[in-house]
Formats: sequence, structure tokens, C-alpha cells
Amino acid sequence: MTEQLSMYLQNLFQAPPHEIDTFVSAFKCREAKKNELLVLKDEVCRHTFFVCQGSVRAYFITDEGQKATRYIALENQFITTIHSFISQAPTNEYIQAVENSVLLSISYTDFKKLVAETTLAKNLYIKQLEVAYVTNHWRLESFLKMTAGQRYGFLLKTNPAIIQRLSNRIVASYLGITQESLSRLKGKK
Amino acid sequence: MTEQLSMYLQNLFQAPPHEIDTFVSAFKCREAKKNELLVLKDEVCRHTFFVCQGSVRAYFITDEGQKATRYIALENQFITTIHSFISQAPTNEYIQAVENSVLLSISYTDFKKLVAETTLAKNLYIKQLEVAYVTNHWRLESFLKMTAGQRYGFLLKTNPAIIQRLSNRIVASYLGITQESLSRLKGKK
DNA sequence: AAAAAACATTGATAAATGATAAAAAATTAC
DNA sequence: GTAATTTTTTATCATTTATCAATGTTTTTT
Repeated sequence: MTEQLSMYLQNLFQAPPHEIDTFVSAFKCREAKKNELLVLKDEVCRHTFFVCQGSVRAYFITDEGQKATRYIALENQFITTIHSFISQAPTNEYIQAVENSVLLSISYTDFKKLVAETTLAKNLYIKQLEVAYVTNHWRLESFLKMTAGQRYGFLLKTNPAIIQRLSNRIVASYLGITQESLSRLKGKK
Repeated sequence: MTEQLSMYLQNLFQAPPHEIDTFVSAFKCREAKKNELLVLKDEVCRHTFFVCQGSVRAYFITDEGQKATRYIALENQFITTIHSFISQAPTNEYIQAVENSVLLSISYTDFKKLVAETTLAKNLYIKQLEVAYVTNHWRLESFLKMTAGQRYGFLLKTNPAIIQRLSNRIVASYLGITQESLSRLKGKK
């Protein structure tokens, strides 16, 4: 089950396979049913997940009690509540399997140890932070410069799988609009 | 001029002063007049800046030709177009001094060398990526869960200096609204 | 297979924000 | 210090998106 992660990492880094294996072997396999919660608000996020199959999201609850989706991970993407994982302070987010999913998870303890001890893990961590940063950056840009309709069109173009596979409810909360608005946008275009 | 950066870093890390000095000595002092552009769109971003005095922003141009401010750095904050700096690919952003400013800058070449060779620089880089990530995260969250009015109130509470020191034009482009809307919001509350 | 629950669509209306324009105020340049 | 420029405010109108309500559809549970 860990081969998928190994392959993913070998694509990113040209590191000796045994170094990658050391890193990958700290991950444990885990399955999650649709809607299952993997991390809860007000808890410390103790794991980072790698999605082998399925989809997982991070969301938080707004003051009005609505769910807002910050990030959606499909296959071959990492997901965690980075801030809580880094600082081991309680998170304000939930992490939830959106579909039935197969995941790999690494604990904070193991992760920290590897990052402290091995250059490869440190480089991997930097790369992941960079990827996470760029992802958020794009997303922030889309809110700063696009209307809801443009954001939908942009998502359709750059990440159609999210729209095709996930429910309107989830997609709308990812785009920062209501379900009804999304339904109308879909009708138009 | 570099003592300010040294002190900032000593606060973040309990590393031997001489290691910090090695890192800091790679920075060069630079002044920038109000409105001066430090990095241009379509160029590779070759520097990361640390703001000693003044304020600097990163902005990009929307399809409608308007400036959208992604990030504002006040004193003791770093600013760069991270994606371009990391990959040395052309950026889509401008970096601009908003007020007359005193900056420290480090070149990509020097930075990369230090990160590759010293653990301290690598840790500093990780910390900066984390800070940048968390900043963006907060910002994304504010767009996902708040109206324009709520975003203004939030900024007023968490970072009033931005509202007090910078023009409505800049603040509005940072909040993702028009100047006129900001003016109205200011009037109300 | 039927019942229940969750999700999606549609319409009517309201609220928030944008666009445009013009005037007032502040800043900058000469 | 005055003119020129930029910024801010105010008003009106247009557009976008949210809200509420009703109905239809799909999925899940039993």
C-alpha cells in the first residue's frame, strides 16, 4: 500500500530508494469511510495523511454555523491541518473523508524525528510546505480577483475532478458560495 | 542596519549568535522610495526582502486591470514572491514599497547556498515557509467565511496598523473590495 | 421496496457590493 | 504657496449573490 507514496516521492526527488523507503516506512495504512472524521476541531492534529484512493477535505465552521472547505485532497496529495500539526496546538478545523478512502498516515512524533534526523525528510517537508503554500496562494488569488462565477469556471478548468466527483454541497463550500448559487452557475455555463 | 534582523531571528531561534550572523551577513541594505517597484511581473524574483522600516506589498493585476494586494509586510516581516523565488520562474506579481522604506535583501544564489549548507538556514527557511503558510491560511479563511464588512472588522482588530498607515486604495485592494465600499464600511462602524 | 434523509433545482425577494460620476479633501510638485 | 494630482467621500443605479421557501431527485437506511 505504501508503494504509491514511494512512487510519488521518487517522482519529486531523485533520492536513493532506500532513503525514500526509510521515510515511507513511517507511514501506516488506514481506511476511512465516507464522511468519517479523521481530525476534530479543538483537538491537536497528530497526523499528516497521504491520499492513495478517494478524497479528503479540511473544513471549519463559520460564525454562522456553516461549513467552509479550506482544502480538498484527491489521490496523491497530502492533507493535514498544517498549523496544528506544526505547533501541536489545537486546530479549528475538521478533516473528513469525503468518499470512502484509503490513506497513509504519519504521526507527528515520527515525522518530527525524521525531519530532525534526515536531510531527505527535511527536504521533503520543505517541498510539501512549498506545495501547500502555492496551493493556498492560488486559492487566495482566486478570491482576490474573481467573482464566484469566475472561480467556478476556473475550478472547472484547472481541477474538474473536484466538480465531477464531489457533491454540490462540498464544491459550493469550497468555492465560498451557497449551494443554490452553485446550482445556478452550473445551469448557465 | 542588520542588527534588526539579527534580533528578530534570535527571538525566533535560540541559535549561537555567530551562526545567525553568518546568515544575516548575506543580506544587503537597500532603501526604497514610496511607490518604488522592487520586483516586476514577468521577471524572475531574485531577492527576498526583510522590512526594517516602512511597508512593502506584493500585488498582481487582475483580468480587469485592477491591482489586487496579496500581502503587506510591515516592519520585521519578510516579503518575496515565494513561488518565483523558489523556482526561479517568472512571477506574476509586483513587489512595491508602499511607504519610504529601509530593507535588507538576500539574493537567491546566496540564500540557496546557505540553505543547502547550513542547518540553521534550512530551519529558518522552514520557519518562514510556515509563517507564510499560516498567514495565507488566515487570509483564505477570512475570504471563505466572512463578508467584506466582516473582513474589514477583522483586519481592524488583528492588524490595525495596516488600516491606520496605508491608503484606502491599498487597504481596499488587500481586502478584495473597491475603494468606495471600504469608504462606506469605514463610515458605518 | 418503502420510508427517511440528504441533496439539487428553481423562483421570488432582499442584501451586499460594484460601477460610474461628481464633489470634497488631502497630498505632492513646482 | 498655488496649481496639479491623487485620494476620499457621497450619491445613484446596476449586478451579483444570499436567503427563504417550495419542489423534485437521489441516496441511504431499514
